Amino acid sequence: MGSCCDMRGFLSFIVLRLISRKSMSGEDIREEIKKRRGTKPSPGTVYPVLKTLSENGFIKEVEYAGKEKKYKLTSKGKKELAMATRKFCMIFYDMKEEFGRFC
Amino acid sequence: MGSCCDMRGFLSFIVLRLISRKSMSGEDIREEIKKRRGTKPSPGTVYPVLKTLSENGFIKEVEYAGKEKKYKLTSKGKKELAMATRKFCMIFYDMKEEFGRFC
DNA sequence: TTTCTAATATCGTATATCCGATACAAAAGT
DNA sequence: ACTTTTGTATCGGATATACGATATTAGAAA
Repeated sequence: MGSCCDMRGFLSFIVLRLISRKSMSGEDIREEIKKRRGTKPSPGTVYPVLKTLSENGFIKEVEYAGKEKKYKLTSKGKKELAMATRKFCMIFYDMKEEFGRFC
Repeated sequence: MGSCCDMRGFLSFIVLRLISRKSMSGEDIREEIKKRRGTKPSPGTVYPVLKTLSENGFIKEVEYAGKEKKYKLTSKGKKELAMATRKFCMIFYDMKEEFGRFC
């Protein structure tokens, strides 16, 4: 996934953020993104990201007993997220005020 | 540029934001992004974006007399930026607190 | 005027989203 | 058992960043 948060790696960033708060499945993630941006990302968008994130060791499956695979962050993933968050804030530091106007 | 702010259209968003505050050239933009994320985007990244944005009628050249082409937002561009900002805030609304920690 | 430099522009290539379509697997309902 | 639903997964194709390399152009400097 390159360096995450270069300029196009925001879906990975969002997924990492979501999973950091609560173990989530692909479907959970699709639903949450739908809430935020209005449209539900297609399976072909989300699952490949999950796969890549998993291959990179940033997330892993939670022990489960159903058809839903829940993922959680690994410690490597936590570090990655912290780094990506820092970068994100540096790039968008001046969005702080906008949030007041729009949210 | 699709719908701007789908998930990958953030460079366009950033460029639109920068230009909205002050007329800027490609070089100005490259410098500003360098300040924010550390590395200076290559010409091959920035100029095609400027071209696309211009073709879409979101930005236009300022009358000038130098080799630097300064751009400013059109009214269409202002509308686009407002819309994109709203979407951005909806997707990243929970980043508000993070900014306190990192900036 | 010629040379140098800085800014613009294009090219080829790579990767990360994106989508819709399709396939598959497992739980749930009948 | 069979069907339906739901979540997972992959595929082919598209587009927006990304880069380094190269080309062009227009001031600036010599």
